[in-house]
Amino acid sequence: MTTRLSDIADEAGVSVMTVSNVMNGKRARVSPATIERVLGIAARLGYVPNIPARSLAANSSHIVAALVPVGENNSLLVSPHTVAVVGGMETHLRHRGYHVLLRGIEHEDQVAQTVRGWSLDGVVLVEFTDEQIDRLRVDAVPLVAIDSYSANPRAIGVRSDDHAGGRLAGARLADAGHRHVLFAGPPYQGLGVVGQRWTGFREACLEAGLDPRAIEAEEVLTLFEDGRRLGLRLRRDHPEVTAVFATADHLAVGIMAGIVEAGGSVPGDVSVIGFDDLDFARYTTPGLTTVAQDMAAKVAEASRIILEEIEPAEIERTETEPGTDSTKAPREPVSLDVHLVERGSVGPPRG
Amino acid sequence: MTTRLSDIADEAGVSVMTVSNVMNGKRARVSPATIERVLGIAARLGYVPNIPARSLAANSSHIVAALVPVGENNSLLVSPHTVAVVGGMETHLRHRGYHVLLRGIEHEDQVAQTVRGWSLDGVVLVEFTDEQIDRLRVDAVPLVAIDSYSANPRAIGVRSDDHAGGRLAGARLADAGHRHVLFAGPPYQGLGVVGQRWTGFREACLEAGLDPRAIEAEEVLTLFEDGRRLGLRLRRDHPEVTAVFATADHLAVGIMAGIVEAGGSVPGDVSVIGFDDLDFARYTTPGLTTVAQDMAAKVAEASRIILEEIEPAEIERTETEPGTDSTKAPREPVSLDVHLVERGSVGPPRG
DNA sequence: TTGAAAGCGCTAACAG
DNA sequence: CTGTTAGCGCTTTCAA
Repeated sequence: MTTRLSDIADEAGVSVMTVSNVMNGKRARVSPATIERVLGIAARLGYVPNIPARSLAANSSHIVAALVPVGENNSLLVSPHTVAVVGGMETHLRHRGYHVLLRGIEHEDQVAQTVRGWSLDGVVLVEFTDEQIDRLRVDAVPLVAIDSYSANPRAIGVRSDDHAGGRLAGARLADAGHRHVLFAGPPYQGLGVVGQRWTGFREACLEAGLDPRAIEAEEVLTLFEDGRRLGLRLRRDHPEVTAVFATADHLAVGIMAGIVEAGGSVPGDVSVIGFDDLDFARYTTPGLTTVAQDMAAKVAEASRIILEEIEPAEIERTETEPGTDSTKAPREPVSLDVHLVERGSVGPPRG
Repeated sequence: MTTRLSDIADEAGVSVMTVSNVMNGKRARVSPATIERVLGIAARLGYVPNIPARSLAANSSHIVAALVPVGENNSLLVSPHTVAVVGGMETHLRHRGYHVLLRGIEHEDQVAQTVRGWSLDGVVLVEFTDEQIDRLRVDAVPLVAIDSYSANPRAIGVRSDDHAGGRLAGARLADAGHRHVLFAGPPYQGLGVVGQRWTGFREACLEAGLDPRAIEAEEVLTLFEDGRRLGLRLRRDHPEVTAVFATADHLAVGIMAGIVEAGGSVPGDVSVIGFDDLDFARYTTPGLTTVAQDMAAKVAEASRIILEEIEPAEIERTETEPGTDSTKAPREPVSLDVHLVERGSVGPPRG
């Protein structure tokens, strides 16, 4: 029914190994004539390699898993962010002969278990917290962590330059003349994504001469509704504030909606600046001024790194210095540029 | 290093098969005492099953693939739609012990190849056209096609009731008093998703007494920019039209933006109604009135069907009538309810 | 440049 | 309830 290597081998009058070598592009080991003949027969018979068999024998699967922690309801967060990462990974990896397994992680141990059970060739961690990544103990497989600032040397971080993004936001608001501002973002520990944005924001505000006490912060989740509620109570809880920096566009748009709903106007009464530059940032009125991060570049970079770690460039290694330390230095994390997109939600302070 | 069934078997003093049976929940075949012992040892040794080995031996992988056609640039479309489907599948299937492989399809033959090569247990087709699905020849594995109206009996369609959705939109506009309307959607053939919406829309308009010549249609792609351009030239190209039904929220929001940019107002000059109810539909001003489809329900249904086809309910089959035709009837496609979400982009006609 | 042997870790099918 | 036998289809290793 289904064609195997041995069927091709029989018909070509060669051994299974020769066919295997041809199929895997190890053609240096096979004569051109044989290659041609084998390839012809394979095509005619409609040969499709059996992936599990290959994975079992080779102890390597050509699979890279996209691992995402599951929330309380045990379901994957399908944020626009995750989406872009997983979809982009599939594209990049497919072109190099790799496949993407999408898997929700319920318990941290499942990361290592998945690696072993599937003979994974690589792992990309999406939406893991730095604390979770710190705790991971996974060897023998390249690990890329999106948006991570974890110190775990085994997990290569790929993220936007969140600190610079925070600075951009702070500088923009200060430039516009604001002297009393609010940072709105999710609770965080340490200097992860949110911490980076906060310190960058604060730094830029201080440099612009704002009073430290006039740089407030609110912990809120990053959904539209969370923002809306903050917007509604903004005047009451933060009467002095004339501008808000929200760490996510969803949040920012919610804040704008809440402000308007409460009878205020954006940017007339309060300016709002977001982070991400999601598609809908241009659909609102006014359009959302926001710090844009390049998701496509982030995924491309993550994919590039994973592939490079899996298949280290076959460099013509000229005699390495004898005695050279052969343990390769751990790869540096990558921070991608961000930029400000001006749309209209930031204006001069009221009054 | 890594624990195998035989390690556990050795330590427990039983055969590998017994351990295998325990691990696979076929516990009816094993004594409680043995089960307990085996499970204890497995836990202590940190046993993790080898998925490729299992797939190879059993000729079944516990993998369901989410297959998505790739566009011209060879990259996956990561529409909010695809996202919801793939993320939701992962959640539902994980809870039943299945895994999700995400794969872009460059050529139709790859569908069958992927099924064979991976020993897939099931396939969910996302964003395939009905024509593509018609042509597929894949046996021996359950196939669910999201948003398909294809006649291919092997592909079980799961979609929203697009015809009813079109009717809702048409009736809403007619109710509001509109007598000259425009349908905006992508080019389509036959009675696929867009065709259903169009016929439903037209039907409702006609029933409400609109002149057939006053029900216009425009073929446009469904991105924001496409909509914006249509909005900009709406007054010139369709001077009589007072209301637009767009087959996608992105498109609808773009149309609103274009209208406003051209100096008009929504719904003052032109009413707009969308389809999908994506998150940003509430972020615009005015909010977008739209036909909501329940993506979560769609995915849940698709997952339920796939699982049911893979593991037909172990029904206590009481003696089936002798002579009964044993070929089970092909499963009926599923159409899910839609409803109208009123937000403010539809009002009475101008003048 | 090619091939033979051995086995990856697991399960189906039966026998006891 | 438990064990034995035989592979699944491929690659690794080593020999020719």
